[in-house]
Amino acid sequence: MPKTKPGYYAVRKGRKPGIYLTWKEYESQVKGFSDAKYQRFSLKTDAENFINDKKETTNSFCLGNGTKEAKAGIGVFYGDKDLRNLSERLSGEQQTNNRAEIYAVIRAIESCENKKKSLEIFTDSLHVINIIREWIEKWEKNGYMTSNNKPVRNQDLIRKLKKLIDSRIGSVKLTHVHGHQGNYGNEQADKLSKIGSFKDEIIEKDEKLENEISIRSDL
Amino acid sequence: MPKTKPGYYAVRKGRKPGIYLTWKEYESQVKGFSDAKYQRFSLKTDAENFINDKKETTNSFCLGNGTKEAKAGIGVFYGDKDLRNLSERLSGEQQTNNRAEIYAVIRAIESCENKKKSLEIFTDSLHVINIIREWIEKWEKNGYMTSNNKPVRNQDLIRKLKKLIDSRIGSVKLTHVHGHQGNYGNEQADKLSKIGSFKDEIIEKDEKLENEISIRSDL
RNA sequence: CGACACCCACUCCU
DNA sequence: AGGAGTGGGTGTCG
Repeated sequence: MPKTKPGYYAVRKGRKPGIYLTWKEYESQVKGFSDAKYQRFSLKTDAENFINDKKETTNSFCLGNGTKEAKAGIGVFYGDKDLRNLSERLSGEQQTNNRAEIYAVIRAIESCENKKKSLEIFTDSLHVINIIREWIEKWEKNGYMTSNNKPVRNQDLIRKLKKLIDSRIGSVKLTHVHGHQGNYGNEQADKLSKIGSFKDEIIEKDEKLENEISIRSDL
Repeated sequence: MPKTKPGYYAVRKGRKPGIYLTWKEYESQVKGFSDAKYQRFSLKTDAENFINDKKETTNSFCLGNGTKEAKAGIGVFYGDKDLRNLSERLSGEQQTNNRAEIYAVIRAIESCENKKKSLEIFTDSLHVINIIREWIEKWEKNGYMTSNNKPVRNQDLIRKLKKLIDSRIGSVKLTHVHGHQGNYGNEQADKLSKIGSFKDEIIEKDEKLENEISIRSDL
């Protein structure tokens, strides 16, 4: 509840600039951390701030570089003061920008439980858009091989994304927005993704269990 | 002579990053443009900067893609502050990477007028190296046919290159270097080739004349 | 099928 | 000033 500096809310100490939100931004956008280590202040959750079912737009971003110690996170932004906004850490060994971009879209879709609703998801990753709009069709036929005759990367996430889209009754439209062009949703989702990258890894229980004991397979 | 921005020299306006050299690089490597349209500033040519006859190493590169509007250029790099460095536009209709790679080696050899001198030319094109080291021998016998029984492409340049090598007294050694592995000469020649690709096409008078009126044939 | 190169696009970073 | 993550394509030969 208290602010560290007037107008600023530090998510975690000892970080570079750019990973801070103003208190107002934080209050309005972050859904609340479940991990105690990073939840330095709890989020005021006014019931009246919950906005249900308006036209849904989402956006995704990731932080993390091409190095060994990369930490990727994803952000999903519905709108200011919208409690559906997400901010999560990417799981798994491979922490890359593209994995995060794909995963962000997955979480965006999952975050809308009403399968009849049509979604429009904004992303700055033409990579993700091309996967869905063009490449995946060929890959489903040729066993996920690139034109270079190498296995497509991040197949696990791509297949999951495909299933997710197919499982919906409403349409899922992906729209490209340019990064760093002053797009508001894009910028906000970027902040959320940075917060997400600080959180500890989320272990995907289903996958783990499926690998260790092939018992569970509830979709 | 004047710099557009401190530390930078714009070869041509309205281009993406990557086709700019720092002023220092430009000053030390480019031999000077002959085409007025691109010669925005003249090069200071200190006589004392001329380095004559040290062990000669060269390198070639090209810019241009596999499309209709491709523009290929070649670069030959002897060393920093070496006025023998070249930066030229590829001539002719077919602007392809491989034509440029071959032509770059041709210009590299031509640029050394002392025929007794042994040359070592570095190129990242295994294609060119294979042509000279392996394939050309067979082609001279079978009339330049590929194993697919189709005419070898870029025969004009390949034959010219062969003649050039044979005409020399000193040896011509081709050595492969991997691109994008931090090889200095390779990177510098790459920059030169990009500059070259902006220049207007050089019409090869000899070839034109030989095609239109079969009169001239002075080698 | 293999090899080398050339490019195009978007993003992520340092 | 630099690199990595990812896909699509062509130029050329064996």
